Amino acid sequence: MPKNKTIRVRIAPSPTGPLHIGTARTALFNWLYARKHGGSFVLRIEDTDLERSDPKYEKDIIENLKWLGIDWDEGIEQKGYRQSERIDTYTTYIKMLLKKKKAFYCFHSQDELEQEKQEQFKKKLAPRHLCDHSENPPKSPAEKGIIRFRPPEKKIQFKDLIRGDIEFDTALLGDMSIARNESTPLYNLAVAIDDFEMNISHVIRGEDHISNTPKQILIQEELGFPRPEYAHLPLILGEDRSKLSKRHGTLSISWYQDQGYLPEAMINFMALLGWNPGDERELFTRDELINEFSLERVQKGGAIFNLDKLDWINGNYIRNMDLEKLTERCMPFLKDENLDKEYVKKVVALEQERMKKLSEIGELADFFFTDVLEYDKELLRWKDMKDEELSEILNKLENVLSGIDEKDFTKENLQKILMAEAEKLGDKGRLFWPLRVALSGKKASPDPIDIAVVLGRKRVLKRIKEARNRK
RNA sequence: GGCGCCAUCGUCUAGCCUGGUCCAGGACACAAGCUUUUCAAGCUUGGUACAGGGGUUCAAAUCCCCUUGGCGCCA
Repeated sequence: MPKNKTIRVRIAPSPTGPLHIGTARTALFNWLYARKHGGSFVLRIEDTDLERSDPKYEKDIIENLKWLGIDWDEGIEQKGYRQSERIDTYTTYIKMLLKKKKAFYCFHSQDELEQEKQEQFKKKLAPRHLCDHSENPPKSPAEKGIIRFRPPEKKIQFKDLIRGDIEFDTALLGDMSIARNESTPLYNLAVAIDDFEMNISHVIRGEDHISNTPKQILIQEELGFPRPEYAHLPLILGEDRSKLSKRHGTLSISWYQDQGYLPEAMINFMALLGWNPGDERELFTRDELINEFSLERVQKGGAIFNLDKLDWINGNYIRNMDLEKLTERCMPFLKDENLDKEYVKKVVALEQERMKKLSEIGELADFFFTDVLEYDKELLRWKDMKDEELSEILNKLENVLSGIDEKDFTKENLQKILMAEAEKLGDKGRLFWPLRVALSGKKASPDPIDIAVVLGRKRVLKRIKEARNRK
């Protein structure tokens, strides 16, 4: 770790879509790195693409980053962290390059460029534009020009903190486009300028940027900027092993939030996508992650993210969560807003170990919140139980339970009394199964006694009666 | 097409740098069993992987080369 150097990392999402899981993972790794080394994490917004950028997406990005608990030390709260607010800076550099004849206008049309490319394709050459307008601009250009930069021919080497040495031949790049006009830089130029101006020490980003790195280095060298350290993270892949993109559907962080995944589970899961501590632990608190994280232990190969594992991690977090907190977080997932929190808490306690996501509480525990149960009467039957026996059992349940006072309707009491009855029947399911179904209307539920206690004497008796009437 | 990156169970991965302890370990998922009034949880058990081919070496998942494949970048 460079001791004398202040560590400053950044992410620069573009607000052309909601916060994407890949971007969030990159943000996480940057954040972990900064937090671990006492550095700063900078949030910059890459909104030069005015047509596709939308403030609503910027909002989504900010909110979801906050939801995940990834906080930044510098960012858009201050001026100058949106590219759109930095036009003057870019203009200065672009004009300077133009003036020094390091950059020039190219007036070739899209068609001409395409044609050049096709020919190179045929000849199996590297696709690159070699512009002759550098020295001889046309008298009256047909189209508006684009600003290009001709790199010196050399080999660019850089050390990737994850992959080791990487080398590129700049001759293969051609005359690279760096700006649309004097005030609109293209990606590679903007990044080089911003990273310099913001004093970024470590650029930690997705693997898809490896090929952009030499271009940025070239620009840095031209402009006399120091070179930051680079680390390229493996990509998060879709089921088909291709790069995750909008078309892969469920990848915005807000989707996970809506599904009832916990931010701590998301953090844990994303950290494990491309990183591991080297031993067999899988569950980490935020602080553990910060302590343990290191770029040396980041994988090189891309990772397909699979929901099953996330579900498992999320289930773990739910099970280990404080009941009070869990209840709090479940509330938004219950349709009814005027629920008694104490009551919900009791329900959540029963469903806690069954939930994989918060959103499941509604479906799992719906019978606690309605008086109308819908189930097939056949469901009441335990194994090959006859009709007569079933009515007998339901009658017995009604008799026994109605004989218990409201104040004695406790778990201990019910347990004692119902167990005794059940044991008389030999197979306890003969008593408990019909009771479960009568109370929950489901074949899978928490212990019927627990349900009974939460429901209370009155509702329990009502439900048993209803069950009896179904016959 | 050029260039670049990558390659261990279905998936996430340990091991690779510093060859032997690896006929490859863990986790998820799956299957079976235990527990049991259902489900879940928990516990136990099981199956499945070093892409292929050449080297180097007494010895290679580990080092080198090639091939193949995947992915990415390039308008």
